[in-house]
Amino acid sequence: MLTAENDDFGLEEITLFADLILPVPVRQLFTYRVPRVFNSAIKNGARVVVPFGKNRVVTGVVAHIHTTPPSRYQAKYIGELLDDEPLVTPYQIALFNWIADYYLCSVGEVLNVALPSGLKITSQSKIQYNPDFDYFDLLTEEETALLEEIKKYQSLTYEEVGKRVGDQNINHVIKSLIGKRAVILYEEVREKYKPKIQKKVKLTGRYETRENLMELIGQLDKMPKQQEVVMRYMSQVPLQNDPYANRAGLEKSYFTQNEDISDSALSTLIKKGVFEEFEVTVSRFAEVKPDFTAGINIKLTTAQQRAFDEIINLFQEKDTVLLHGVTGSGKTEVYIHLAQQVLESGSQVLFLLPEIALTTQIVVRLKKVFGDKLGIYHSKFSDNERVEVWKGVVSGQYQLVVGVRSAIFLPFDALGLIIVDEEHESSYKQYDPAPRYHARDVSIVAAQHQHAKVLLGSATPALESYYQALNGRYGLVKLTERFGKASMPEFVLIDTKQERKTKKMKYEFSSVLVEELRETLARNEQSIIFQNRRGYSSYLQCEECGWIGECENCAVSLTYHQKDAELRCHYCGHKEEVPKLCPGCGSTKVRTVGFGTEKLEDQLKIFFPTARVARMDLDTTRAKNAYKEMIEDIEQGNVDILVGTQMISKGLDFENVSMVGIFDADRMIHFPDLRSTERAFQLITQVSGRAGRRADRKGRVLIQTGNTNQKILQKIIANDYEGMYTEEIAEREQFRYPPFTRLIKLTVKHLEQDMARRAAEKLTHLLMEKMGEDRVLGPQPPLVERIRNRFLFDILIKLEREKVNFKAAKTFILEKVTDILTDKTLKGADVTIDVDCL
DNA sequence: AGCACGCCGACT
DNA sequence: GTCGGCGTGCTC
Repeated sequence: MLTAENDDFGLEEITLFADLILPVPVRQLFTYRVPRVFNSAIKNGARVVVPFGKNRVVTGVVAHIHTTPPSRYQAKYIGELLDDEPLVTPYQIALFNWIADYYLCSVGEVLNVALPSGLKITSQSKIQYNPDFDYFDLLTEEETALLEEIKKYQSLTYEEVGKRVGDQNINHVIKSLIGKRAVILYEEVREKYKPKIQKKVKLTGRYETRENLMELIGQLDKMPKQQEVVMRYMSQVPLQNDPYANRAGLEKSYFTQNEDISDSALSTLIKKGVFEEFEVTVSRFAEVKPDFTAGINIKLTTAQQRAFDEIINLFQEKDTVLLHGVTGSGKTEVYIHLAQQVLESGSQVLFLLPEIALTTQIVVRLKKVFGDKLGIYHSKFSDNERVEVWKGVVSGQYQLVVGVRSAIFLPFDALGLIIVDEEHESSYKQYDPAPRYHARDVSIVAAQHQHAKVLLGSATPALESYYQALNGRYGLVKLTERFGKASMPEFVLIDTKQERKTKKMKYEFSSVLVEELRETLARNEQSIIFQNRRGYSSYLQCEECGWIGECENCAVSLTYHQKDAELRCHYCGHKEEVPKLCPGCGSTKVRTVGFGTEKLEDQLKIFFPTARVARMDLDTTRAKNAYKEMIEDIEQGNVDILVGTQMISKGLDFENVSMVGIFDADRMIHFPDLRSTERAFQLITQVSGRAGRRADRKGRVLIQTGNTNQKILQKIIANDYEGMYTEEIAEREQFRYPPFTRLIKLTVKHLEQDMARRAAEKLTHLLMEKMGEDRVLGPQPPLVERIRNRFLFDILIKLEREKVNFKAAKTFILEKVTDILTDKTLKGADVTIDVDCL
């Protein structure tokens, strides 16, 4: 009954409009008219399907509902309402807006990375044969051929048609076919996410009683195949003990995939009404029952307990706390205890990890403690799996999610705590495409929105974070002891110059390192060799003429990969065969220069032919489970020496590793970048932390370097983070770098170098006019000045934290960038904006 | 980002 | 003259 008091009464009459976030890189919302039938159901954060442009259908998210009709255009109607309950929380919409605003991108771009693509709906134009068509003589030869092809299929997308014919340029033919009504075009809108369905069978109700079942078995004496099916079913389902067990049934695949059971016998039984089929939706994540003893019974050490108490205390007054704990100090236990406490209070917990740490033991441990309350959000997961995590957060099943940087976009609505482990990790920053956000910084904002707390954890905090901690903006808690009785590893610097002089080097290995490896092997312990460069060698060079293999698309040399006998570009993925003769002069003296993990692996096999050597880098861990399997292999002691890139520096915890060898420390230290010192410290410290995690023996770390006197090496050896910090921060202050300033990097790209330079110079001038010459640096070509055939120029903008109105400055920058993009004389120029570039 | 519309070169 | 190339601009 409709009365004046009924809320729906008013809504029946009112015309509503909805401002939508659409997944397009346009910095604006789009206003659509809400069909009356949706008036009471539509909510902010719900997804809708709308017509967009001439022939497209897209999914959008409702950001704002109102009654103001747009004055400048006729609003289109919303086509479909996909969610009764918001799939995106108001907190998220606020966060998306903040990100778009702060990182100078469109909300649509944020939405694009935030939503797993399974939640996005795109229409696909499908082409279907028109059965009523019979004017075949009107068609050209080309059209007839294509129509024949289309006729074979129900319906095809443009791409599929192209593939079938082996020619991509057939759009015009399709168009004329449409014009002649030989084919019909329609838009297929579909939800990409498909729940995983399991087909099951169970006995029909009649046979749930013992008597009827026994009678059945008797009747089947003459039909042994069918009897066998029933017996098998009984062997799998505990009907005897639990009469309800039948309700859960048994996977149909148990019968169909079993060689010695007849499928047809089962289908006959189904036809007879003995069995019935049914379907259940199952989670893609195997359920792990929580082992409550694994969690709360983890006894914190005195040091950990103290850290825990301090964190809780600091949260009283600070929103963010930095936990600075040396490698192996057991930060994870502290995280687990905090998470448990927050979960008990009914709030949600988000636990961020760098990508490569997510496949490690830490997740296994969390799973043990939190069981199916824990959602895992990983980039290697399929889209369907991500949608399940998303929906699990909405439904409340997942109170705690451990995930990579994009997990910050999950639809939490009652966050209590965000943990950012290894907060110094650069993989928290997304570089390409937009939004170029930093998950650690976004976490702090997201937490603010929801009145949650943030715990940053690291053995080697980012200078920025430590600075904030020292000046009181963040709380600071330290863990200076290693967990258990393990002590910090012992360091040895190996002077490769000296070794080379005395001809003791064996290939890339110093005699000291080889000897140490030998001893470690003899003790049956494991070693890790760290070289932060994958591939076989850095590049190929001809000894006669100096020719170097270079990428045809990018301004970098190609890396030699021996295993696949090819040269590869690490920037664009371009591959080439290895030339047999020098392409420059025809000489055979083409040599490899420098070395990568692949080469070290080879050399180790020469030194220690019987040792089991494994390599862990991007090339060996591409497959979904490769990383996990490798880790299990190492844990089980099937690997003696592990060679790896920085991938091995995160979160790996192998008890039996007692030695770490580090190559190329000098290259890390002298990398031409303002953060090279900080990064070298972090990387070497983290890698070293893999050694000696057992109480009964001290780990050893051997660093090969051409100059043993470098200050930074001394600091690493002394585990003197503070010392490194003090020196670096002074330098940052002197040269006006973060955290004293904020950096915005503009990258101008163009296919022609000249145009790229001109556009960059013009932009620089426009910026300097108002911001002053001190704040705008460049333009200068980056280290790699050409990528994917486009020439690049960087402009770096430094803004002082106190003096500059950041917001206004950004608006100004955006304005000038737009000027360049719309400049008729600079056609084809593209500019990307990276706020807080690192 | 897509995708249609529109303005110039090589073919019937 | 037409087809078809890609540059330009818009999407509620």
